[in-house]
Amino acid sequence: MAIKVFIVDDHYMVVEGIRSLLQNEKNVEWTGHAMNADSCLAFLRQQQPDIILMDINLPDKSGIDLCKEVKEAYPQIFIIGLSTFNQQSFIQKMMDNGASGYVLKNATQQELMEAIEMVVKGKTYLSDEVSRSLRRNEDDTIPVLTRREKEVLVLIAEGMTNNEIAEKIFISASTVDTHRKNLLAKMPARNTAELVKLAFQHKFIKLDDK
Amino acid sequence: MAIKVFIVDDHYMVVEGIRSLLQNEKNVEWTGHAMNADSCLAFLRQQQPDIILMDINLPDKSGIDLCKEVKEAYPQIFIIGLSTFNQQSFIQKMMDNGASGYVLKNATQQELMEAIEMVVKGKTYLSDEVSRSLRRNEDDTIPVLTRREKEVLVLIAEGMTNNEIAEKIFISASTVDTHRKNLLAKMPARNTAELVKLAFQHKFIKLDDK
DNA sequence: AGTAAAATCATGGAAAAAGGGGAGAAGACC
DNA sequence: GGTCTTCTCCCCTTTTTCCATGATTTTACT
Repeated sequence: MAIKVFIVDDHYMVVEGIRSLLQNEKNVEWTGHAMNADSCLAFLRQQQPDIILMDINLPDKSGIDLCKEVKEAYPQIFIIGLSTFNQQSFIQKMMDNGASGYVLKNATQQELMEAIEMVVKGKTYLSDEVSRSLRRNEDDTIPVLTRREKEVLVLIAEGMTNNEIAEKIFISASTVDTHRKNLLAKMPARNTAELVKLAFQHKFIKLDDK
Repeated sequence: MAIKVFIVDDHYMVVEGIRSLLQNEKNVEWTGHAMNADSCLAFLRQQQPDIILMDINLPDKSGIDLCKEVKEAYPQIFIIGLSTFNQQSFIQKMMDNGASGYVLKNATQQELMEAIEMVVKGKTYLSDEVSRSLRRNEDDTIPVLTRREKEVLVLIAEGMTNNEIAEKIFISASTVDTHRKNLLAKMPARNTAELVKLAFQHKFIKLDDK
């Protein structure tokens, strides 16, 4: 029985690459691909693969969120995260949301097959490179920010002062200051500059195509 | 006469994808690929393709720098930038360094072929999406920072104060302050927070796999 | 040798953030 | 009912940044 594999990635070239890597594997069945989260969910309502290879960055929502939704609705499907970046914060978030593995886009055919075969057995697969960098800074966990804190954080990065933020979201400047202090403590950062840097590194602010 | 195409990309899946997209094109000849800048340059000493598809992010040096080097040594080779991100700053830097086109990794086979055929004639190709986003903010050019300014910028993002930076790089705090002011004026940012944000967006600070 | 850009240093004052503390209200959870 | 988290608000002091302005030395290029 071939393993049914589905891909969610908005990069046509990557989808083609994976298809080409997997087409000669006889115990793998290519069931299709989606370019965004919505059409992935639509596909799953029709049929369910054994494994989904899921990009972290999707146009409509992050793979991290999609991973959670898929796992809630279809717990039997195993998900392997797919990304260009070997970044601890992504990987951790992805695994926290139920992914069973994480493969970089520079993985070889062999690595990809190892991952698929291992994950389908219910085990966890992390490529050497990934697990090494996870161990390297295993203390570096992602801080948990509240709704309001995230909101204030992005406004800070926009260059707004406490007073401006206060006016914008209709709270007093003191409250903004409190949120700011909590952010500095949680991240943890020594000042605004480092706070913004960490916000980028932990993906609280996106480096998108604006 | 088939167009000789060479790829420089460290993502195996992308290389495979492009190979698969081009293999049925009879007026395109696949001459090989390199996974980093060094082996690309080594290849070029042996033979020269007509076109290089070049990823922006390479492990040893940025595609932006590689583009410049290749164009200096082999001006007859046309280079098409390749990236996941539709980001104005990358694109501009790449074109400034002699690239003839820019294609996103979500491009279709058709778009890729259009790009190759157009560029080989000496014209410039930018995908619709890219040129649209270039026009959208054509005023938004990348600031030119001096060596010292870049140096101070990354230290600021590390969370260091003027005094700390001054001690670290053996100049007075006043000088650091001057650099800081020039940075704020050049970027342009209203304060440190926005400065760090723009530093990320313009790739003066890298969001890499630390 | 001459010029332009970059790097260096400074003063003084206004604005904002950092760091310390305390405290009440609303909701979720057990 | 009690506990926890979140969100809200305030006071005070110190540190740091922001802004304006001006100036000298070093380096790079023609």
